[in-house]
Amino acid sequence: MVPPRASGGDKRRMILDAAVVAFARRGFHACRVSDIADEANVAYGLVYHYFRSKDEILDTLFLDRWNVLLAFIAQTAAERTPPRDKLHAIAAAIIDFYRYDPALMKVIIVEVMRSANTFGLRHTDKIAEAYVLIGEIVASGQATGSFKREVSPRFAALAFYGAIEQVLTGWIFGMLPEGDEEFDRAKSAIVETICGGLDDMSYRAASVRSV
Amino acid sequence: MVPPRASGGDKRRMILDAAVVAFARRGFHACRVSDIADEANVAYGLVYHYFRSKDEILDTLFLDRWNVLLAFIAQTAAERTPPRDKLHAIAAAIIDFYRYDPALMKVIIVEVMRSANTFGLRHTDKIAEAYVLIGEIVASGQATGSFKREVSPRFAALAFYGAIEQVLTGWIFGMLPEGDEEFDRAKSAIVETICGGLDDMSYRAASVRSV
Amino acid sequence: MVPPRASGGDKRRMILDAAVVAFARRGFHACRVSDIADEANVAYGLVYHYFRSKDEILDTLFLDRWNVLLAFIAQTAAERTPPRDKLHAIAAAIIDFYRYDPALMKVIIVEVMRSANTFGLRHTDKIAEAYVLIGEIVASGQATGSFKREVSPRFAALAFYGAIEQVLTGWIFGMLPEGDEEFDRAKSAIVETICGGLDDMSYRAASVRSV
Amino acid sequence: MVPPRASGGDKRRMILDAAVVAFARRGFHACRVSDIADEANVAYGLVYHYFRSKDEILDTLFLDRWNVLLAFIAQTAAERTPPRDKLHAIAAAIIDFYRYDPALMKVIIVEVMRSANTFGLRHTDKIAEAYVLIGEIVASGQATGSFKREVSPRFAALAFYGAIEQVLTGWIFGMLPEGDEEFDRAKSAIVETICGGLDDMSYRAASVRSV
DNA sequence: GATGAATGAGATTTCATTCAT
DNA sequence: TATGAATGAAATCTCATTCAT
Repeated sequence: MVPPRASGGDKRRMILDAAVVAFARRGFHACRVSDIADEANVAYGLVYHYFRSKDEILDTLFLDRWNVLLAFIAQTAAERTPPRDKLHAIAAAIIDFYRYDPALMKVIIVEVMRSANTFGLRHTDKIAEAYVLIGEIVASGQATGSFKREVSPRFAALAFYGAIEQVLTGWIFGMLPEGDEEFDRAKSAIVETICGGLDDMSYRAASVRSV
Repeated sequence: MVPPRASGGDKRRMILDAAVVAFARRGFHACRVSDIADEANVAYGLVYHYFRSKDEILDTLFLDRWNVLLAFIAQTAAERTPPRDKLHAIAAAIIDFYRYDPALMKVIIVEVMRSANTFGLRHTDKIAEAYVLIGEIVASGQATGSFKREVSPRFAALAFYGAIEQVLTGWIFGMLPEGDEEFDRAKSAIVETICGGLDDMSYRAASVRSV
Repeated sequence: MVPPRASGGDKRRMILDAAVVAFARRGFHACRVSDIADEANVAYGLVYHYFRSKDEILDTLFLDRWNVLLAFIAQTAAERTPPRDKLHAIAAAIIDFYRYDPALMKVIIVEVMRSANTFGLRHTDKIAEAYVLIGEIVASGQATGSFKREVSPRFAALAFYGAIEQVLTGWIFGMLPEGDEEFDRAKSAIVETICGGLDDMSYRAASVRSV
Repeated sequence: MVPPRASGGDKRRMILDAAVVAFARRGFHACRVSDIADEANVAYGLVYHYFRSKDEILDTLFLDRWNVLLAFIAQTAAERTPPRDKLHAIAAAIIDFYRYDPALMKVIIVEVMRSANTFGLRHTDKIAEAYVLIGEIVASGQATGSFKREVSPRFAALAFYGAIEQVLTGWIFGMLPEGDEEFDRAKSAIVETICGGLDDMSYRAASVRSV
C-alpha cells in the first residue's frame, strides 16, 4: 500500500517525492518551487514541465493518496465483518499510512485536510466521500443492532475521523510519543473510545442489571 | 462569555474586530493588512501603531479567546460534578463560542488550531493546556470509577477534542447543517459518542449479565 | 501645450516622466519596471503604489497626451477657417508635439499607435476619434467646395494621418533628418502633398484650360 | 505572386506557414514556439532544426516577401510608363499582397514594419530600399514635369507609403470595411489623393486661369 | 494618536533554447 | 531528420513593514 520512492529516471516521480520532503520540512507556503527542484536534483523549469503550478503538485500528492485510501475504505465497507472490525481496519490503514510514509501523511493532513481554507475547499467533496463511507458502516451497524441509534451515522463518522486526525496531528507535531507500539495501541484505543465509550461498562452494566 | 463588538472610539478594538471579519472572509494569508484597515475604517498605519505585525493580531485574537476557554475548562474541572457532565459543559462552551461568534471561532479553528505548521506551532503549548485539563477530568473519572481505564486520559482527551473540532469544521465549511437545534444536539451527541460509545448497551449489558 | 517635467516632490509625475525616458530608450517590452523606478530614483514598490501595472503606465502616458491632441483637433475643426488651414494646424500640432517632447511622442507612436496588436487594440476607439474629426474637416471642405468629392473623407483622413505618422517614424528612427527647419517644412509638405497632390498644377491647369 | 501553402512533406515550409497563422492570431510576442510547432503538426525541436531562433522565423517571413515586393517595385520603376501609373501599380501590388495573403501581410505590417523598435530596426535598410525606389519614381516624375517640385521625392515617398500602410492597418484591425471592391477603390483613392490632392481642381484651375 | 506614502525583498511562472536519443 | 524532455534566466507583481509628517 506504500509506493516506492523513485531512485532516478522517472523525473516526474522524483519531483513528486521531493515535493513531499520539501513540503513536510518547510510547509507548503514557505516552500519555494526551487526548494522542490533542488531536492529533486532537477532544473527549475522541469517542475513546470510536469505540473502546471505548485498547487497542482499538492493536489496530485493528495489525490493519488486519498484515492487509495477511499478505495480501501470502500472495499472494507463492503466486506462481511462486524462494523467494529471495519472501523478498526480503517483506523489501522490510516495510521499505517502514517507509519510507512509519515512525511506524505503529514503533508496531506497539515496542508490539505487541516488547511481547508486554502486547499481543502477544493477537495471538500473528495474528503466528504470518506465520511459518507464511514457513515454507511455505522448505519449498517445500527441496522444490524450492533450499534445503538442515538447518534446519527454522519455525526459518528465525523467523531471517528476527527479522533484519528487529532491523534495523527499529535504525532506530527510531537505532542504524542511515536513508535510501532504507540501506533498499534492507538488503533485499538480509537476504536475502543468511539465504539466502547469512556464509560465504565461494569458500572453501567451493574446499573442496568439493577433495573 | 461573548465580548461586545466595538462601536467606535476604541480603535484597537475596532481593528481586532475588523481582523476577525477580514480573516474569516479571505483567510489569514489572503487577507492583507490593508483589508483589515479598510474593514475597520482606520488608517493603514494605525494597525501598526497597535500591533507589531499581522501575526500579532492573529495571536491576540487567539490568545484572548483561548484563555477564556482555558479558564472555563479549569473552573469546570475543579467543580464537584460527574466527569461526564464536565465534558458536556466543555463541549457546550466550545460550541456556544461558535454559536455566538462564528467568525472568530472560524478564524481560531481554521487559521490557528488547524494551521499547526504556520501558527499553531507557536501556540502548541497553549493548545496542549486544554488537552491536559481535559485529560485530568478523564483521569479523575477513571479514579472514581465512572470511566474505565483501558484508554489513556491523554488519548481520550485528544479523541474528545478531535471530535468537537471536526464537527465545528463541518459547520464552518458547510458540510454539516447549522442551527440552534443542531448545536444542542451536537453537544449531547459528542459526549454520548465519546462516553457512551457507539456499541449498543443493552446488547452489551446483556452479555455482561450473562457472564 | 507641453507639460513641465517634474523636478521632485510629485512622485507620481516623476514616475511618469521616468517611464517616458525608459520606454523611449529600451522600448516598452525590454524596459523593466525596475528601470523606471531607477530612472525616477524611487523605490520599486512605489511604481505599483501609483499604477496597477506596467501597462497602466503606458496607457496613462498615451491617454493624457492623446486627449490633449483630440481637444486641439476638435477645437481646430470647430473654427471658421479654410479646411486646408485646419489640416495644416493639426499637422503642425502633432509635429510640434514631437518637437517639444520627442521621447513621449516616440513612445506614443512606437509603443501604442504602431503596436496595435499589443496596446493599440485597447485604444482603437480613442485613436479612431482623431480619424473621425479629421474626416469631418475633409467632409465639410467637400461640402463648401474647397475639396473635391472623389475621395471619401474617411479615406482622406487615413491618408493624411498615415503620412504624418510615417514622417514622424522617419524622424524617430533616424531615416529622415531632424531639425526645426525640417519640422516646419514637413508641416507644409504634408499638407501640400495631401491637399495639393503631387501632380503639377500648371500642367493640369493647362489641360483643364484647354478643355 | 502568392506562394502556395505547403500541404505536407516540406517541413520547413510547413513551419513557416504555421508561423504566419500563429503570429497573425496571437501576435509575435504572445506566440510561443510551441504554438508554431503545434500549428505545423511538427515536433517542438524541429523548429530549431530549421531555424536558429523565433526571430529568424519572422525575419525569413518578412524578407522572403519583402524581396518579392522590392523586385516588383524596381521592375515597375524601370518601365516606361507615366509615374502616376507606376505608383498605382505599386499600391495595387501591396494591396493585392494583402488581399491574397492577409495573414502574412498582417504579420509583416504589424510585427515588422510597425514594430520598428523590436524588429524593424533590424530591417530598416531593407524597408528604406522601398522608399528610395518610390522616391526615384517621384523624382523622375518631377524631372519629366508630370510632378511638381515643391515636395521632396523622399518626403513624397514617405507620404505615399504611409497612406498605404495606414489603410492596410485599417483593414487589419477592422477599422475599415474589407472586400474586393474596397481593395480596388483604395488603390485608386490612394493614388488620387497623393497625386491629385484633395483640392478641387476646377476651383484651382479657375483661379489659375484668372491669373 | 493618526495618516498613507515609501520601501524592497521575494516567489511564481513563462518560454526560448539546448541536448540526448 | 525528428522528438520532446530538460534547462535556467528573467521579470512582474504583492504586500508586510517602516517612516516622515
